[in-house]
Amino acid sequence: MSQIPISALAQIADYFKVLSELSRLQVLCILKSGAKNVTEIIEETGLGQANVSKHLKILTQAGIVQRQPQGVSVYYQITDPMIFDLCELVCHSLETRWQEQSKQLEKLDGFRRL
Amino acid sequence: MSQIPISALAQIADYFKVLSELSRLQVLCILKSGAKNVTEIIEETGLGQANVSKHLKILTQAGIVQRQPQGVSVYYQITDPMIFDLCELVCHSLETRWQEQSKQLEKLDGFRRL
DNA sequence: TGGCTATATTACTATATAGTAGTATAGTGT
DNA sequence: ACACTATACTACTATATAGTAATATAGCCA
Repeated sequence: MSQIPISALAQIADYFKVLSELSRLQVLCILKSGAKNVTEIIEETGLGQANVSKHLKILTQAGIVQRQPQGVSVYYQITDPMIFDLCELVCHSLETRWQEQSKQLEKLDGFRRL
Repeated sequence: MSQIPISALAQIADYFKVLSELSRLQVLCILKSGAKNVTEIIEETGLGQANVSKHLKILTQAGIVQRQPQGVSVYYQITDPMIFDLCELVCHSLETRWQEQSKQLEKLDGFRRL
């Protein structure tokens, strides 16, 4: 059926799953400007400590961020900036769709005013 | 904090969520070669009918595929081929990571044999 | 050692959703 | 209208996971 083996597809799905949660995308956005420690991430996102820690673990296991203990605190940084390309592609697609939908609405509105 | 508004980020997360299920990626792969009706999709994926129908609805609502009734059957086709770019980016990233991991394993193996 | 701070883990609850069986709906030919 | 087929929907179960409170761990300093 498909050329791509099901196992590869499953890995791709898992990768998308990691990126499919708002909290994790927030964390990634914050890390975009450089490495941050957990406390900083907590402050900037407003998320709970345990929750941030859990998301960071998931992002680390996915190879998207990297963990760097530094004294008593732990810094995290992006290892795979490709994710921002992904986000931009999606963003662009969403914008396009949004524009088309508003065009459709205008058409409907035109009919209504006949 | 982040330049990107939280609502935009949430929409991006939702988009990734649609792509984060193996069954839906399977359906998309099958549609890559052209429009297919539901029966064909069921046969090629081996998924249940109700399940396929549900996934197609989700993909349609996300604007990733398009619904085209044709007589008694309904054809679906990709509207947003960008998803395959997304998959390729992820695939490439996974391959890179895989290679690095096997390098690490070799190193470990080297130590073991000292 | 003891106390302090930063991070991680555990146990739990609440919610979301994949899959499925059964049912409903819509087109098509008789 | 009736039977038949293709697709969609509903109700349900089972599973996964986001968030949280409490606890554990690890580094640092007095």
